[in-house]
Parts: sequence; C-alpha cells; structure tokens
Amino acid sequence: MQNILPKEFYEKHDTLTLSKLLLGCTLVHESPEGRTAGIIVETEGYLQGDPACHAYRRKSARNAPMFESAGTCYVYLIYGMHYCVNISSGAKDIGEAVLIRALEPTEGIDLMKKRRKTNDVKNLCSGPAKLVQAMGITLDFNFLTLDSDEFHCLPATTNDFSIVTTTRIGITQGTDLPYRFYVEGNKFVSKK
DNA sequence: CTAATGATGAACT
DNA sequence: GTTCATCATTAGG
Repeated sequence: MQNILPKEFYEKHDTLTLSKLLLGCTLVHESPEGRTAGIIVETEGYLQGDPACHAYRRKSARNAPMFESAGTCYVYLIYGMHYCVNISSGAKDIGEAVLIRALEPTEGIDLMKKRRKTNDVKNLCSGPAKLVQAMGITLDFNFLTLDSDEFHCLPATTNDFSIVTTTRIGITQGTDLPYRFYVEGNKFVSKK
C-alpha cells in the first residue's frame, strides 16, 4: 500500500478547501474484480445553509453519512437509476460533503470499460454517476471511511495545474453559489 | 397514504 | 439541442 491520505487530511480542512485539495488526488478502489483508480478532476462542495445540500433540512436516514466525521462516504440514488458519491467533510454532526463529479482514469481501465460497456476512455468517468459505475461503487460504501485499504485516496503527485471555480451543475437551488471546482483544460471533466 | 421531484445519462431529432 | 427512463425519499393530507 502506498501513502494513503489519512483521516486527518479530511478533518483538517473545511469543505470548500477540501474540494480544491482533492483535485489531482487519486481515488482508488481495490475490488474483488481488480483495482481501479483515477485522478479526481472535478468536485463540488455542499455546505450547511446551502439549499442544494441534501443535509440542508435535517439529518435523515439517507443523508446520515454527511453528518459523520470527515472522510466518510455518502452514496445515494438519484433519478431512480443513478448513484453519486460524496466524501463527508466538516466536523462530526455537521452535514457537509464534497461531491466527486469526474475522474481521469489511470488504472483498471479495461475493467472500467467492461463495467461501463464502452471503449471510449473519455466517457468512463466524466460524470458523477459514470465514475460510480466505472469504479464499482455501491450503496455498501455508505459509512465506509476513505482510509480503508479497499477504498481511499492517494495524495496529488503534482500541483502543476490551475483550478477553475464556477457555479454547480444539475441542481435547481443554490445555482448562484460558486462551489464547483475542476482542473483547467482537463478533457475528463463533465461538460455542460 | 399519496404525490411530486431530483447533485443524471443515454438516446434521439 | 431535447426527451425520457425510473424509484427512493420527502413533503403534504
């Protein structure tokens, strides 16, 4: 195993800072079928007091992982057919999280192609529901912490890139908040 | 109990 | 550029 980012990494920074720091880091899933990994190239932050945040109203059975301590996974079903992954942030009992929106595939690309049923590498992880499918992430990942052997992040190998900050995508509330971050010029970022 | 809706993606025109 | 599949969760009666 390599130098997995420790839980303290997630606990040390606030949600928006963490969203930016995660860009360039590698997300790894060691599954029974094989290892898949990709560099995080696009994230969004969801904060307390933010109407688009699932935890905006109250803690519930679904959003409970967002209230766990930082570095906990939150996976949920959207539109009845797609899953998305978040990394919980903020202190325990604070309902904030970072949504992982896109990855640049680096390992297990054949496995990703098999799971996604496409040979187009740019189409493997260029969207929140796509990367979940490509990495083999399921609802079982809820409450899993990102310092596990099975699922974790590795530190960025470079910071030689620019971060673009824009408004978020695919939401109907809080559309004016600049909480979306991505690696400038990266071809694996979801468009729109 | 019932009804509306959503942090999307794929398939069309 | 537009349409629609499809269901758990949530708000409302």
